[in-house]
Amino acid sequence: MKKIKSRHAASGKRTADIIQAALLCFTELGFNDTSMADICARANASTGSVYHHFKSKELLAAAVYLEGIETYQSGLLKILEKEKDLFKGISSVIEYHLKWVQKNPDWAQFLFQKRHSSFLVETEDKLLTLNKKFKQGISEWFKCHMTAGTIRPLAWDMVISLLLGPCQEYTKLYLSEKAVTEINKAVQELSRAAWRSLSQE
Amino acid sequence: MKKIKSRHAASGKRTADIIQAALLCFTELGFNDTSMADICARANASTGSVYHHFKSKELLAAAVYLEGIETYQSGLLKILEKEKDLFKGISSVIEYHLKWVQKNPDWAQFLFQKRHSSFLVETEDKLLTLNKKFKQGISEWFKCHMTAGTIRPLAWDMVISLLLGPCQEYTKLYLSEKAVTEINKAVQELSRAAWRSLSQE
Amino acid sequence: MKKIKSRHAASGKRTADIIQAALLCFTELGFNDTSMADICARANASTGSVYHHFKSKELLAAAVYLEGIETYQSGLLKILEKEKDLFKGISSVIEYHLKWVQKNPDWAQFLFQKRHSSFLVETEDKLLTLNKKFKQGISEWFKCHMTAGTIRPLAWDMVISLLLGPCQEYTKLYLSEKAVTEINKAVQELSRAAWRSLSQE
Amino acid sequence: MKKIKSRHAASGKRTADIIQAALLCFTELGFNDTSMADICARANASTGSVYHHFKSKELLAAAVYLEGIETYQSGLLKILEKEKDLFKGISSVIEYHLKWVQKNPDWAQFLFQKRHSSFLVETEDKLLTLNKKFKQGISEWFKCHMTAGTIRPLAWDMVISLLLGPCQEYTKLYLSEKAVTEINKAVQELSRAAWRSLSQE
DNA sequence: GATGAATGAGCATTCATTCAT
DNA sequence: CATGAATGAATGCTCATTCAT
Repeated sequence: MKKIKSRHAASGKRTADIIQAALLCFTELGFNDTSMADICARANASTGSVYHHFKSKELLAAAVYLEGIETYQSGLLKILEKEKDLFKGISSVIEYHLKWVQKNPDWAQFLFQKRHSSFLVETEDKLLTLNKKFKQGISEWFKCHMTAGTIRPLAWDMVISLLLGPCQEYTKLYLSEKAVTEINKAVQELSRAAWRSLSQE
Repeated sequence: MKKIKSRHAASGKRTADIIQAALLCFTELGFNDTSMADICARANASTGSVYHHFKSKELLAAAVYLEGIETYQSGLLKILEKEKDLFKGISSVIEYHLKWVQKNPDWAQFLFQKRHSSFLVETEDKLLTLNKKFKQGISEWFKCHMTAGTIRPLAWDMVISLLLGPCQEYTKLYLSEKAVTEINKAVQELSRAAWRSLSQE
Repeated sequence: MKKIKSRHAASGKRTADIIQAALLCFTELGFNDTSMADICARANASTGSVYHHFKSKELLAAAVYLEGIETYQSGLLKILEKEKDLFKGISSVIEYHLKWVQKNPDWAQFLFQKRHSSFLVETEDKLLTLNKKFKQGISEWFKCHMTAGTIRPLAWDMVISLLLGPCQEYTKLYLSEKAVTEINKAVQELSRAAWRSLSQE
Repeated sequence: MKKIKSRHAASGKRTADIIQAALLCFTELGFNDTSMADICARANASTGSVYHHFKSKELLAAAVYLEGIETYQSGLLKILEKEKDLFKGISSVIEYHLKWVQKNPDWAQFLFQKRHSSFLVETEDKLLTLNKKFKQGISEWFKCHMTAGTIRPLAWDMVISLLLGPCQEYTKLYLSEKAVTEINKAVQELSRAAWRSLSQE
């Protein structure tokens, strides 16, 4: 009986196991200090098997990254779509981010704390598509509030810096266990800050 | 890129050349993807010579890091000491940060954009001393304003997130040439935001 | 490239396709630099399918070799049988060789230009039989002319060197596209040379 | 005290040892079936040391090839320069070739019996220069005899085929220990043949 | 017969580091 | 202080082959 090919290139239990193993290794040791042997061992797979599913270490890392970023971004956009109120939108995003980090510390570590330039060739179609969609989703949401005059008329880079910059900084401290403020308190404080930073008055 | 004069014992032209070469290599390729051979070539020095000045690759990287972080931090603290006014203090810090990044893009890339866990063993005395001094300097400056009630009573992690988080995010975009807002404008906007984020009303 | 019909037991379209694919790969890349995956891809067959028809890479290569060498040798011997005249016999052989190379450049490349020691274990029965028959066919044809005194009394190695050595050298140049003399001219010249080399006066 | 750099890139005892070891390995096992580990072991050198002297396996093989071909060709040309008589020239070349093979069976095996396409990128300057010089040396020697009418007016490919083709074929049999005619006899016979093949009458 | 996932030994190459000169 | 040859462990990756479906 022929197997039905899944829409995604990399599916199947083995594939998932390898991605999971790779994530843990990358998170613990970093991309460079993780050897394929480490991943093989953690995934209980042979060298050949891993290479059968992923052509190279870089492509494996890219697959891990894509899986994570897609999950994170699509969740965030879904939240935003549902919320029309300005302040509640902003604080929902911040809450989503921090709770996601709390629930997925490994993914968060990998996605937000590491440099990926080496294995993420930006020409990678999927990533470009994802980022474009994400950027557009956020931009559009804010655009109407800007024209309405409730949000300061700022370029994309300022919006992202004011909205997510403090979150990212807190996340960094949180993941390295240096944070002292607990997450719920942080959500409130960072939401208030983002609101006051972005709003016209 | 401007050279930063070293005040360390291990000085001399050769030493400085090697640090410069290492900085450029690390910035371009990252710590892991830079080989000692790369650094030797860029510094016009032989393998033996580099190892004569620095016991290992990690210690060389640490030296580079320390030289940069010391310069950056001491400059920032000096600014803060002179400034007693709250709003002007906050905006001076932000201006200092962004202008420093603008003037020292290589150092900024190395200090702020890369992970250093691998070569910066936190037991490194000098680094601990530096960070402690920096943290104290900032904490003390804000403490009096908090007790005065003009600044929200926040823990260290919130202060740093609200004060420097947006800066770091903007810096990341700036260094990867994705920023569209020019630096002077960013200084104003981020200062206003930090102020509104931190102030009690 | 003309296909050569196989007379072997192990026939069938799939078998033939695989041999064809293997021939092309070996010719282009050489035995060692051809992977079974290359052959599979070229034959539009799965790994398992190829291994179903040929037990190993070496045996596949041997099959390719045998199919080619049998076709070449039997054709040459047939020519020789029909021709009793000395000079015409010699020139027919040379003409046959060069024309065969011209018509079957891939086979020629594979049979005459590559080393086969690695996969042709000489104990291979079929090959031994073929070579023995070939050697005998040629030897017998020349023997009577030697005893008649028209051909110099030479050992087998000299006969083959004088008869086919220039052909092989020209073939090598021809296949690497360095030859400048066209084939018909080469037939004449090499025939004359072989004749003058072998004849008693 | 500084070492005086030799004119050739690859000199020194270590370099020579490695080339010697590589030659033996390549001859015995062929280029592809020789691992760098084999060469290291045979040269009593570490992996790193071999790579310090030769950037890659291919470049090492090229160095071996160049060293051999240069020795062989320059020796042959020297013979030719001294000899003005036609028949003696031809037979000197053939004698030189066969005696050289006899004295340097390893080099002969490597230079004449193996394919080198994989590691000899033809753009290699040194090889091009050598081959050009060799071709010119032989061409010029024959040219005057052709215009004098004693040698048939043939293109380069025919000359080389008639002159060296039988030699190469005999060499192949000799090196695989299938030859039955001893070398001195072969020199006579192949000289006579080359002479009768090339001469106008 | 056909498929392709899985295996694991083997290989070329890199690179931080040492040390004799 | 400077040089560069030497070391050898470690790594990413290949590939012939097997086998369950």
